[in-house]
Amino acid sequence: MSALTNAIDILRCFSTARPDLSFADVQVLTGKPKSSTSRLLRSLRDCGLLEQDPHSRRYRPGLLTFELGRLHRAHDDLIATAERELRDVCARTGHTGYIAVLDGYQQVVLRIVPGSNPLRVVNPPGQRTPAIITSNGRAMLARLSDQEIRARVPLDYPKVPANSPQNFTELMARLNEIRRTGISDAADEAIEGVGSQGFALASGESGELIGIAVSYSVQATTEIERANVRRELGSMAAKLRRMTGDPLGQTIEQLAGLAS
Amino acid sequence: MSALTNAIDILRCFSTARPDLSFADVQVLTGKPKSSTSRLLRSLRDCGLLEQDPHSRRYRPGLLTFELGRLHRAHDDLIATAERELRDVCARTGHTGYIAVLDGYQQVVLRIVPGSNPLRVVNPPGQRTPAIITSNGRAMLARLSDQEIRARVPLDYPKVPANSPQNFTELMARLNEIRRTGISDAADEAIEGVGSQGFALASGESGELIGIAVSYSVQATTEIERANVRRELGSMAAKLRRMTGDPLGQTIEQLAGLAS
DNA sequence: GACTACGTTCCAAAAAATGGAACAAACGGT
DNA sequence: ACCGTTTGTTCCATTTTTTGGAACGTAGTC
Repeated sequence: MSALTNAIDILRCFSTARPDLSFADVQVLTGKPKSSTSRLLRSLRDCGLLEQDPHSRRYRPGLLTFELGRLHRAHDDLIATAERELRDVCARTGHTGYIAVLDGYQQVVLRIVPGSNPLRVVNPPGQRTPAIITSNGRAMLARLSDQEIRARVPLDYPKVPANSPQNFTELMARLNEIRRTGISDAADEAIEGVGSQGFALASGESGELIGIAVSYSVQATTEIERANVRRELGSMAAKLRRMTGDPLGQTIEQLAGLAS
Repeated sequence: MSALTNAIDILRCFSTARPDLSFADVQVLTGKPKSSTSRLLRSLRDCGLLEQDPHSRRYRPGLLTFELGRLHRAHDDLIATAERELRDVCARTGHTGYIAVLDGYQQVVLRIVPGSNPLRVVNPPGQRTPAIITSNGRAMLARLSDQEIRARVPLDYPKVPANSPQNFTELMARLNEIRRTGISDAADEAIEGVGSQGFALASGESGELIGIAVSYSVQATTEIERANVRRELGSMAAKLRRMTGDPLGQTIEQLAGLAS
């Protein structure tokens, strides 16, 4: 196990739920001996990846992570294009929009477009969620080959909310449905009372894959309103697919050849 | 030299000016042998700190940097971040700090950080002052476009203290000086016997603009002491600008046009 | 088909990480 | 003030990576 891996393991202990950690927290979460934890934390602090509160002595992500994070926007074209369209849809429908990418079998929120409705923002950028329990997560999975999906979903199928696919067979049934219609939906899954609809968008050039979704309160929307969201998403998807050269027929692996 | 240091050295090669790099770029910038560069880049890519464009094979900061960056407290909010830094500077220099925002051609005090020196707080939060007669007021104005400045300053140029710019031409001369140096100063203007130095800080994300200043008694400080304040402000400005992603080159209108 | 820019893999030497144990410092209860 | 506990740091012999020169691939080009 390389020094880098250990460093990353520590960095991965931080999350929106746990934005700062004590020495002991890190030791428990990584399961490493005290001496190793001590040395690693000092290295990370010295190089700017972590900072330490002088008073509480707790660690949190450092200035360097912030600076590097800002650079990730660089590969923006696809995302910026999608975000512009999503803003229009959110303005018209009043709902909240999300753009996310797939990482393993989780999705990570990249952008959020707050809606005008009282439904509060609950998934800040950087938030991770299992892709199998969200609409755009499943939409992205649906764009992978069956083989690739099988490789990403843990062998020990995770425990999921009642409305989500309960096993691999149910998951594949829903993904096939998405492949057929092009649009994915979810209700009462990741968050109680929240529904969403989404689709996946691939870039013909780079092979990047992103998920775009609109979420709303299930109670506060009518069937008619949700049908309207579906229409909006459908035409946004069509427009974006033309703009980005999305080769709908192909799986992402065929496109990229090298996906990580 | 640890593995971590090498990794950081590579990550530091990326910047807004160079958001993606080829293998050769990295090799030149780090001055490392090809073999080391090759192995390091692969490690960084495998652990998510870098991504590689499948087509161009160029590297760019990866999803992990994005996630970690979101956890840095600079995202809390601009004013809280600035206030934390300002407290440090006030503690070291003993002078009083102010944070203000621009409203029309006036500035409004938002926060005060009392110093330890006998000079008493004179501008309580909420206090309005014409921006053209304070150091951070002028610093904020200097970040606007010339056109925007003209629109904010009343056509009938107000009556101001003797040390303040007496007309629009003098004002622009001082603003251009601030644009050049990044730091603004004032003495015997809004308040007799009180001097201050300040700068403006913009958020790259939200386009917000705030002014940060330190004020002191002109009689009770030496030239050396004031030079020290200037140094303190300079390094605080540099640090905050990195933390907030302040795009110094752009005017605020350019920013806001993109953001909102 | 040779030439070249661009990368990757190999391997023995060199450097760094590891983790158990001793050590140190801060805290809490009595 | 005393003792036990929690929390971290430092030491050091052993193990594991890392290192970088050189050999080895792989396109693209003339």
